[in-house]
Amino acid sequence: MLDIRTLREQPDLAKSRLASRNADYSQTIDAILAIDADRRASETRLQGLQSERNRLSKEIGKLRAQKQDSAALEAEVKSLADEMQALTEKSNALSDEQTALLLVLPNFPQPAVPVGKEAADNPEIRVHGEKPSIANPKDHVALAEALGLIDPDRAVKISGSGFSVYMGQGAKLERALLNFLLDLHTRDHGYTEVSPPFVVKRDCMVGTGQLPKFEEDMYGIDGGGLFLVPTAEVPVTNLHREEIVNAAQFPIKYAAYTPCFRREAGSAGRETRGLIRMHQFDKIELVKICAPEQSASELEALTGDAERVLQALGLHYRVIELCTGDMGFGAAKTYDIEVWAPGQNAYLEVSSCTNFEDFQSRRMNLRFKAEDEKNRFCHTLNGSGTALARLYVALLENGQQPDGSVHIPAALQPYFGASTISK
RNA sequence: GGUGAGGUGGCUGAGUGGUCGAAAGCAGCGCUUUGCUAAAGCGCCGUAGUCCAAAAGGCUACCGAGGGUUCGAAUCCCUCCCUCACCGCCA
Repeated sequence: MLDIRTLREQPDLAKSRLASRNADYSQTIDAILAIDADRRASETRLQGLQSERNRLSKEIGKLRAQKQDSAALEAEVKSLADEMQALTEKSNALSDEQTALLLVLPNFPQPAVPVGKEAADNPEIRVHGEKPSIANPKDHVALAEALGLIDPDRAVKISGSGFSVYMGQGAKLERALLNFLLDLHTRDHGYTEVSPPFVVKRDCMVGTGQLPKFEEDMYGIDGGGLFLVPTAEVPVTNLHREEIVNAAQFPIKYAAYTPCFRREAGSAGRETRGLIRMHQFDKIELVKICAPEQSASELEALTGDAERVLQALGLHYRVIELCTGDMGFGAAKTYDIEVWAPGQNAYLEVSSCTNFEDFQSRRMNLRFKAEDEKNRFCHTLNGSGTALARLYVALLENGQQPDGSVHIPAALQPYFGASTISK
């Protein structure tokens, strides 16, 4: 959520900072400012009346204590009631309206974020390794089915399209990856492991920015009061919602595994083959909470922590920076990490590392006590460390051997218990 | 699911219709004094909104949340949420 003061005091700057996103928000900002002016006028008038009421009521108390007649004053206070009632209702309505509009306004991209419209405009920041030379690479679906690792037909039978069932060694590989990733981040990168609920309250979804704007992409249950988590970012970042956290703990670093549930509304037919776009997939998420002046460097470190996953597994990848038009709703700056998948002849996004600055913390009222004793909003960041399904794709397609078996990277072998997967 | 108790400031905890935004203690901050690692005394010490060009300051709201009664609500009434205890059920 953006700061209403910024919008009020520098509306033109606010509009220009949002202009590079792929939608025009200037009308929304104008609407917010009109409501804000109206709201404040109502509140000022109401507060004047409240002040008058309080003053008169104290007079009444004094008169009654002295056994004197207070009927005239009581009538006077009563005469204020109608207008106060009307102003209270008006102020509340305007306040709700203002908040509703503020919640659908995206974050400001950082000034240095490259301006662009779509994914093609995202600059490549760095590349690690090289594409392996594999003659006539098979894709992961062919490899996994041949080896009996997944059972797509039965997944459809029990849950419909967009779900997967891992079987036997395939299931074990998934479990091995989870343990490998959590160990890497907690042991080598200093993150605290968190195992959160996979269901969260509506407020949490608003706090991290999924709601109210993207409800059609979420799985709501219990009449809309609870949601299946679309990412561990939601329960983990919200752990400290409505808190004033101790700055001595900064940066707070959490790593969490959850399955991620996404409707993927409107994406039917896009990348739907195999494991690449699913309604449920596993992910390790890294979350940081820190002071504003730390967040820029923490984003670089976070991205590096996610990259180390791919380095440890010997996978070729690149890091791109998202342009203004491609960035997510709450993002101030985002790096995507894309791993090479020979069977797709394409890079697959396996991690998205984002600095939200104070966008989420305003929504969830997450603050810390600054050195000047003021309560300030924290900065929050998160990044995948990494998504499992696409990493799984990359492992199969990069590890494939001419005989149809799949080589398991050395770092993963202790977790998987074997160096290859074969029939 | 049943019964009972309860939700007050960073913490403990008073307060059952009128100078209560809220006693007291603890913690924290500042000053003074004495001095071997601390003690005593004094003072300060919630959050948010709003008014003012800003500062100073004023005003308003907040005692789990939302309504209601009243001239006036932390205090009375209603609904909801949550916590604790015991019982039931249960991986």
